Amino acid sequence: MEKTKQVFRSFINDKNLRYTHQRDILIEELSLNEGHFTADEFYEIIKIKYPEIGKATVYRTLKLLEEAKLTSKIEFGDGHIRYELCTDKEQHDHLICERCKKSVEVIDPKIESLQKKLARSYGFELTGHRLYLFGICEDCRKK
Amino acid sequence: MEKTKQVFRSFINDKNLRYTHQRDILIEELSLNEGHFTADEFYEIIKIKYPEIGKATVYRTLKLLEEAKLTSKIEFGDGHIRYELCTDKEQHDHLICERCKKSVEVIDPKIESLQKKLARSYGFELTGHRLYLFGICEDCRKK
DNA sequence: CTCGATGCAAACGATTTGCAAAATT
DNA sequence: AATTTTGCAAATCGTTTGCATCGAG
Repeated sequence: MEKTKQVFRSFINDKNLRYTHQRDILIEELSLNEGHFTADEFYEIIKIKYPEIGKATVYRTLKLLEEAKLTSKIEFGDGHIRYELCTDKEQHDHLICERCKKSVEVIDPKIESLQKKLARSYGFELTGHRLYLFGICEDCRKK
Repeated sequence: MEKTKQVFRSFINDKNLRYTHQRDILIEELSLNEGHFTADEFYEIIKIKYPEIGKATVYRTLKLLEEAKLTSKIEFGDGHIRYELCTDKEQHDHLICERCKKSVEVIDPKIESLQKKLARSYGFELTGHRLYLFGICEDCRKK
């Protein structure tokens, strides 16, 4: 968490921007609220604790964080971009229950290497991927 | 193409809805214009040939087609839902060039079966998936 | 002191809705 | 004839922008 903040600070410095009070609060809150939010959802959360922070600042800061590669985008199929903090853990995929919407982060190195191979066979140099697995979780199947 | 139309007709009948002139035109045009459109892009295409068809009708029809499972959604990372006609070909994934945005449809049965296995190991019964591979294509790398 | 950042409100683009008129069954 | 669907315009949602003011460096 602290590391994330430091990376953001250096990014801000490198670009000769300013490390403001609001930026500090927002990255702090993002670390606290692990999960996947749309910009608007995040603003709603922030508003409760810090009503003085404006919507535009939240949007602008999320954009900055994305530039700094501190967040990554996810899309769950409803046409809204969600953000998630990049921690130093490996890049993961998402397994989403279609009934209760709960999501699990998964990693499968075998799938990863097959993807790379597949892309190469089409002449592409792979730079990233996004995999969403949709299913029904155990709990929901029992009901 | 004709098959798609028939499936849509039955869907409409089953729900006691009406097979209108506009619905016929729209599914026809969707078959002609293979590719991936947002609702708005599709409306812009339609407008040229059929300026009398309203935007709302295009949106409503695309929603109907999705319910009928005749189209599937794709998300390329810009927060816009795109639609593509489901033909009877196998479900495929998308390989997208990050520079020129060209996209190739790919299938890898080995990846598919690994996905099913992975989901099961988390107690999920897999119902679908969406895989986007991002990379740089051969042409763009040469430049 | 300088310039970037902020908060607000207005603007924006994409999508949805309400409604009276038109079309399908 | 009954009821769904249509086209239009207005409304709405999420996001962006313009601008005067504020605050970091």
